[in-house]
Amino acid sequence: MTEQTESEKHEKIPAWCAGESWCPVTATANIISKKWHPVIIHRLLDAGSAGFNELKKDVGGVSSKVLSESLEDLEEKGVVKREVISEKPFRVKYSLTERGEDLDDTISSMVEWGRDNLKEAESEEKSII
Amino acid sequence: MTEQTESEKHEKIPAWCAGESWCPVTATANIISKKWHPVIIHRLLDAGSAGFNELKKDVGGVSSKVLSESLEDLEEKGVVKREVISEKPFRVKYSLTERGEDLDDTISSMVEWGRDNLKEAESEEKSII
DNA sequence: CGGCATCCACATGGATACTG
DNA sequence: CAGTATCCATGTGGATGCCG
Repeated sequence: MTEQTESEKHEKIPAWCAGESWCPVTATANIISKKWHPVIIHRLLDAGSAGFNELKKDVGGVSSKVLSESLEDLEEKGVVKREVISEKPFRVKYSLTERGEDLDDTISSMVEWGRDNLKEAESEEKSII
Repeated sequence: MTEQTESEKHEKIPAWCAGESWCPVTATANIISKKWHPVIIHRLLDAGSAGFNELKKDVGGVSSKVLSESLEDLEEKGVVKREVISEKPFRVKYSLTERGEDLDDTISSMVEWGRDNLKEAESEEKSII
């Protein structure tokens, strides 16, 4: 790929991507483009923090395995923070890092967009067709 | 923060989700949670419109098959609009619908977040570890 | 140019059971 | 409570080739 002999138009690929092999959109997408990631982050933004099963309930419909994997993934990416708050009755607490909380804008706009467009889409869809 | 008596915590699941089986975050996530969707939308936001191969180049690294599937998917979801602008030299034009353009907030915040967090993350990552 | 058809590899995630 | 361990079904996407 990257054959730029033909047009210059493609040289432009907006400033933030120019010359670099990575792209903010793609990079961010890699983080939130997993089925449960956005919801998990959203729930944590809302609750502040939560235990494993608590979060599992809040998210709704996710299996232990997947939630576990997702949290681990988000932790690696510096978005989620995991703390063991008690050993005897073993308890952990998941919360967002600052970086994770900065995703508020993105998540919020997703919520907003969803509310504005998808909700009506469901009903419109049936009447339009 | 926001520590409640853990019992009433679960009943609440924010207003916009209460009692309903769907959730704006999840719904929106279903639309942008495919590998190339965010980038495609972003490129269209930036370029206004583009032909198939043009878009393919701008996106970068996507195969015809996947781009085709993605566009079809986004079209079904009312985010992307496809117009045949010429039959003889066969040409189409992809652009965003209004609904698609409304995703600007989301995509922009993703870009911003990516620039702020991921870029530095790459270099920090190495110095921190 | 703008795709679709195929094949195939691997990622993702659901169900279920079990553990410290 | 907070996960792991399996197994398996499906999703997702890359490579390649062909077609109108």
